[in-house]
Amino acid sequence: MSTEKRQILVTSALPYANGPLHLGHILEQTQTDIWVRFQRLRGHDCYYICADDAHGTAIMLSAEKQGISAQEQIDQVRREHMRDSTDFGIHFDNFSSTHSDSTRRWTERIYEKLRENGHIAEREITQAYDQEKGLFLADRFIKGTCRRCNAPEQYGDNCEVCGATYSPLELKDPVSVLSGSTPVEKSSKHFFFRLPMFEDMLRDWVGSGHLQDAVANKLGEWINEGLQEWDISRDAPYFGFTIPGEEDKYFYVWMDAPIGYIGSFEEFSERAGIDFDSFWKTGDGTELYHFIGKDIINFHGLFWPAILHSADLRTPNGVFAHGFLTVDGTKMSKSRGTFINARHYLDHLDAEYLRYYFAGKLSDGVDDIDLNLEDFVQRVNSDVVGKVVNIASRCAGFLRKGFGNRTAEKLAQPELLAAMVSAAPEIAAAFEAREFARAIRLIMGLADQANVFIDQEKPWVLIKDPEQHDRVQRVCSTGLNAFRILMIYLTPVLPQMSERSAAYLNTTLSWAELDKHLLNHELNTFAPLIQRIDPKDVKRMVESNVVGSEKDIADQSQNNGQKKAQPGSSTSRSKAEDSSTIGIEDFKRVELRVARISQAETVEGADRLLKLTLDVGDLGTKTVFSGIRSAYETDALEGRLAIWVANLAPRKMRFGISEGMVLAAGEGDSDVFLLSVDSGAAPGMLVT
RNA sequence: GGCUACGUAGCUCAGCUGGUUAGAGCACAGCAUUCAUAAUGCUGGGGUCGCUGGUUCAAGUCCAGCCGUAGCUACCA
Repeated sequence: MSTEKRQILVTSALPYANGPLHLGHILEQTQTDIWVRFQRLRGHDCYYICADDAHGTAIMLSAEKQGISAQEQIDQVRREHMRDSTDFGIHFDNFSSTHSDSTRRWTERIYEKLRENGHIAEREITQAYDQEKGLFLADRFIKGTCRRCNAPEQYGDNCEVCGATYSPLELKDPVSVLSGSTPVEKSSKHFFFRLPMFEDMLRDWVGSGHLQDAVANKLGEWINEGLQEWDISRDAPYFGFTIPGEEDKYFYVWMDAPIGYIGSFEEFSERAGIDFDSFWKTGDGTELYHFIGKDIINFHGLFWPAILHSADLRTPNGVFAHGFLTVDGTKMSKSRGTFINARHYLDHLDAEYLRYYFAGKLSDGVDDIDLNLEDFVQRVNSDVVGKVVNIASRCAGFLRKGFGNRTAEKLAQPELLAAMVSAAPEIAAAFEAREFARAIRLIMGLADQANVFIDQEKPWVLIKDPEQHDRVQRVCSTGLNAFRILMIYLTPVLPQMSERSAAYLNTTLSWAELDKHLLNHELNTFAPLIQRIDPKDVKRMVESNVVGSEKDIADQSQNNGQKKAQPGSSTSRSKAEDSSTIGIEDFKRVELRVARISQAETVEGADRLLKLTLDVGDLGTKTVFSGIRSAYETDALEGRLAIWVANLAPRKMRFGISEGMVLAAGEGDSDVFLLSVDSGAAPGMLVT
């Protein structure tokens, strides 16, 4: 069973130090932790490294809002993150922060190397700037009136009302969210990582088995669309590392975030006396894996390998992406109480329930994982308590009462245990391949066998016959040894229950000793190893978590500007909020107006688009791009009236900003029919 | 619109490179049992494998189109 001892370094994505961990983070850390514990159980050296991602404008601003320093904020959040993870049984070898000396040194070192290699470009770019705050504004910090649909209070680079996208400075009456002042355009020097130079290298890397197929396909597609240079700098004020040799320039948070893996590992390697170079420089004899959410595969699958490659560092052996967490089939929602923070869960339920449930659902794919709360209760209670613990529970009493808590010298049915041990390679392969659900299925199949065995032997009948006394001991000892094997298999998933089981069995649980059955062995007194889930606790957890109303759902997306979405969060609204009918209030939100098409032009380079200039009376003129070229000649349009959606957010298109839309019926292509208004209507008139 | 995935019993999911009457767990019904944290065992009902075509001696499994879902993306608005 013993093979060569592997040297493995594993990471989870770095949680952002701007808020508490939620169950989406826990899903990822649980997946990673199970894999790491499995490797250790098998005798390999496996190190699990993580850190808080502590930089960026969002953190700077949130600290400011709380009236504390950024350092204080990230220290505080880091303590909370560590405590939450620990309480979920996540065992990090080091949990650092990207705002550390190690990460700073490595960021600078890597940057210097990229420069030397000619992989850094410098360019002036123009951005929105808040003069009052003295701050360049990321898209989400600007709001204004959508130019296309005139919807007020639209943030960033897209309109929630009409879905238009645009440059923030193209908003009407733009204001800085931070100060309320009007942003101006200002140019500044930025540094870019010249990703396109790595096209061949990345094509190679992506295609050579380091990624799941679906992820590799997706990245291949991005590569084919053409890689863009990546802006890795930000202007002061910013919370982060300054760029060497520059005044008031900082590394963009996503530049140093993955370098945090290196920095955190360096801290650990120095403390533990482990050879750093073999893990990051040469990669000789060591393996490196990143567990991430599917939302950040571009950073880990493109930028990161390219940067490592340029910096003469080793690239990962694998980047493993998982899907998002949904609760009861939909995105986590605050209004339904299903946006569950890690701590809130722990206040009501045992961490190991969730570890087991996640394990039972995780595969090597990128599918979303649904936490179905009803299924959760049933599954955990019936598998963990009803099947596995039950085996120990139903044998323990006999051994205690009749045999002084001592197991027999011989087994009643050695073949049962032999069969259970022989499943080890298959179970190990499933864990290794991150097919945890498969591993769980196999293990539960074995638990069923053990229960069938006890049912067939009927120790509660045998015990009544003095001549069968010894047999009872042998039967129950066989049962308990079956339980022991199951708990070895489940150790990566249920570390605490495994420990309690080991204490009861008065032994240690190790994979290498799967077939070392406990014979003529003294046990401790059995105590319940885990309580069943009380559905009322789940109900209480959800009910006490319902906060606010619908508007909170959007809050999930508010933090995504600087950082990409965290697992489980998303910018899109839940489908469950949709319904097939709407109220009059909903309808009234759409502002329809009469417009006269004063000009219609074809657009150079666009096959399906016409550029329409609309006269909308007092509102002036608007430009709308409309996909009706195949159905209308420009001459036929000029002068006619149409219905225009006024409060649709402006949308940035390749050929300019489209302000609103003109209503038409039909299936598309030549089957398009503009809506018109009876004569007498005037441009600008409201449609009600 | 394009792309990447996904769509199998009420629920959660298995079904590898196509091959006997499509599986598991939970839930449900009946029976057995009472050692066990109302746990366990046996039996059973329940699926036209999203839809429609196609390839093949043979398709849940391959191909095409469509529908639905998620995400990315665009000359959708």
